[in-house]
Amino acid sequence: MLQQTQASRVAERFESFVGRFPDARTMAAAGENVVVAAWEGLGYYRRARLLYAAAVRICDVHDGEVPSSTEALLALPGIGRYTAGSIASIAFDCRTPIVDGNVIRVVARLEAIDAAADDPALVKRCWETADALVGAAKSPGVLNESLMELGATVCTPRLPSCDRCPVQTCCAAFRSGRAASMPRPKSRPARRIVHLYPVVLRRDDRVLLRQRPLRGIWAGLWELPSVESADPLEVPAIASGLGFKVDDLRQVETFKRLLTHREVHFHVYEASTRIRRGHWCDRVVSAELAMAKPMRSLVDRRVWASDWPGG
DNA sequence: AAACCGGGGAT
DNA sequence: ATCCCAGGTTT
Repeated sequence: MLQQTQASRVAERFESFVGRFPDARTMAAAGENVVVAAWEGLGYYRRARLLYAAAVRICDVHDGEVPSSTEALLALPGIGRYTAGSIASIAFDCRTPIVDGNVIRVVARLEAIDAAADDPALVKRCWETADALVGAAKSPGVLNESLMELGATVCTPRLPSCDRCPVQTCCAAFRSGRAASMPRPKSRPARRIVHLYPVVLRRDDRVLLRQRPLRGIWAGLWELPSVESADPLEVPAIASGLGFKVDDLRQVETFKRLLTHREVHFHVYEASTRIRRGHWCDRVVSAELAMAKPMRSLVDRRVWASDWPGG
C-alpha cells in the first residue's frame, strides 16, 4: 500500500483494510474483487490484484505465513527489491538494504551526486550505500526506517531543513550548498489528454454499469458505459461507440481530472435504452463494485443523489 | 531501458 | 503549475 503512496495517505486507510483482511487466508478467501473494492481510491489498482495474488501464493506455498527471507519475499507477486527488503528488515530483522524515493534523495545529497532521481547509476549507487549502512547498523529495521523518515521529514525535495539535520556534517551537498538542487527532477513526459464519454442509463431503481478492459487505465474497474477517445467526439460517434443502442443522448455535465500520466476530460451524458442485458445495478451493488475515484463521485452524484427513487 | 499505472499533498 | 510519493510489472 505504501508503494508510490505517501505514508500519511496510507495511514487513513490502513487500519480498516487490515481489519478486513487480517491475514493471508482471509484475503485469499475474500477474492480478488473484494480486495480491489477495498482498495478503491488508492490508485495503482494493479497493486491490489498483486497483493491478492501474493496472499493466495502465501496460502499455497507458505502455509499461510508471510515468509521471512528476502528471497522468498522477492518471489511473491507485487514484491520487488524495496518491499522485500522492508519486510525482511523491519518485520524479521534481516540485514537487507532498502532504497525508495526518500533514500535516493538522502544518498544523492550525502554524496553530492548531481543526477536525476531516476538515473540508473545513481540508483545503483544508492543500493550500495544503503547496503553499507544497514551492514553497519545496530538494528537493520531501525536504520532503514530512519533513512526514509529523514527523507520524508528533514531531507525534503524542495526546501530541505539542513539546519536541523542530524547528519548535516556528513553531507557533501550541504557542505557545497547544493542540497536543494539535488537530485535533479525526473524527466516526465507530458500528460496525454483523454476524452471520456460516460453515459447514465437508468431503469427502475438501477443504473447500467460495466467493467473496464483488463488493460490500460483503471483496468478491470467498473464504470458507467463509456466511450474513450483521444479527440473530442460528436453525439453520433458517442452513440455508435457504446456498442449498444441508446436514444435521446444528451449532455448533462463536463469536468476534468488530472492524473499523473493523463488529463481526463469527462463529458457526461444521459440517455434511454431498451437494452436489458448487462449489469443493471442497484445502489447496494454499485457501492460494492470497485470504481475509479472520479467515476465513483460521478455515479454517487448523478445516480444516487437523494432526489431520485433509488436514493 | 522505457513505458505503464492513480490520486492527492506540498510548494 | 510543478514535483513528488515507504515501486513493480510489462514490453
